[in-house]
Amino acid sequence: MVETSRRQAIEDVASDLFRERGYAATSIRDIARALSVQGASLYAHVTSKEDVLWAIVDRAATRFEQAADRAEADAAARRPGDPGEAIAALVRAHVAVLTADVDEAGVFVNEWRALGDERRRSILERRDAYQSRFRGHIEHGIAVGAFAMTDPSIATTTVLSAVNGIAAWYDPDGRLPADRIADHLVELTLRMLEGSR
Amino acid sequence: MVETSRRQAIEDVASDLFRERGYAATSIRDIARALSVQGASLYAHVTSKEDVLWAIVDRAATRFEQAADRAEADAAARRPGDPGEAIAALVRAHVAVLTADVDEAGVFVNEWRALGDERRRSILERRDAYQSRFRGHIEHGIAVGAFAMTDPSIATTTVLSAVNGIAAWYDPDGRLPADRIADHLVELTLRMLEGSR
DNA sequence: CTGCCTAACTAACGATCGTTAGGCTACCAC
DNA sequence: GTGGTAGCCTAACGATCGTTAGTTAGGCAG
Repeated sequence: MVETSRRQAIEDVASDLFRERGYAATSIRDIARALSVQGASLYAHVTSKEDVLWAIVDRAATRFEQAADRAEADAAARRPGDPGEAIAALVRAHVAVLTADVDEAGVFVNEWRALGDERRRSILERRDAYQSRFRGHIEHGIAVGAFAMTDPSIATTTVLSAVNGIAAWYDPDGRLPADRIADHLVELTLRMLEGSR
Repeated sequence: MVETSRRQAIEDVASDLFRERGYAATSIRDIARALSVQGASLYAHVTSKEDVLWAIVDRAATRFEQAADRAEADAAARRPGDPGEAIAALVRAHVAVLTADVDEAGVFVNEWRALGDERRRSILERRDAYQSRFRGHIEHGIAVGAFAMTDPSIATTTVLSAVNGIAAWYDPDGRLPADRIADHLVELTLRMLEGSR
């Protein structure tokens, strides 16, 4: 990924470090060192450390939201009202965003707590809205008998925890390409929801 | 929980704060303030900040290991060689430890990265060994046809991610007692592994 | 040649960090 | 009462934190 702008290069490096050590444990001077530059020099491109975190988290959130938009539209076009199709599309989209930029997505998943009050609240709302998409299809699936009876809230957080777990181990150069991983997660998720025992 | 010793009180407060804000974002003086004491006073009971983290992480790790020991022994006594029984027992034990002290367990799950090199490596080994117990039963289950065919590594990390996700939302005073949550997780996990689609 | 823009620099600010040193007070055993 | 010990205090250390200020070097446009 060629650095299109200096600002972007800073956010890329910051994503990497925030993901690896966490926001609080990463100093401005750490980010600068990775760019072979003095710490104070970053403030020509950035207004504060939290601003960098916010830029990363906000962009990642937008990616997840837009991917979910497309996924829901596609699923509705293919098999309208089919909860399994909708969940499969959402999971596949989620894994795609997660694996397209593990650092950025990993920061979104783990470091949003470090944001200030206002921004943290804002992200929390968007997370809730995002979760609600999954829960909506799960509840619908239970209602029409496509999914086995369960507590929809627990099923929702379990699905999302399972999928987000990928961020902890995914390696772009590892065994299994991203879409193979998505296949497995879709399979496991649908079994979990549909499964009759 | 009555403070049996001063050292224990420090670790309890530290578990709470480390879990809420993270290790790096929590200062010694934050912990002291929660105990209505000066920061420097803690060093009468503690040799370093990292020592406190280590005590919490080590204890939590031991709890998970011992609970898994008992779970595997019980499962083997009840239904020897039954992979479903073994996984159910492991999941139930894991949820029990997680919910018995969410702060401590949450720190173990999320903050072990903050440990120094040596201790981090040590915990990583124990985590791997712990994961291997799950993977062993999953592989066995696939081999004997009890579980549906899948990638055992992905299935293992997915199960553990799903279960660890509880630490992010569990509230001891919330709806649903801990063992109900365990019931749901066992159900979802077994569906995921056994489910035929 | 001049002037602006980008990107970096050095130096320093006040705050906070983890930690050490040394002293004080209250209680309990003998 | 004497000695020990558990628990806390104040004061301070050197390091590092996020951030501001003012300056310098290079390249491109007029």
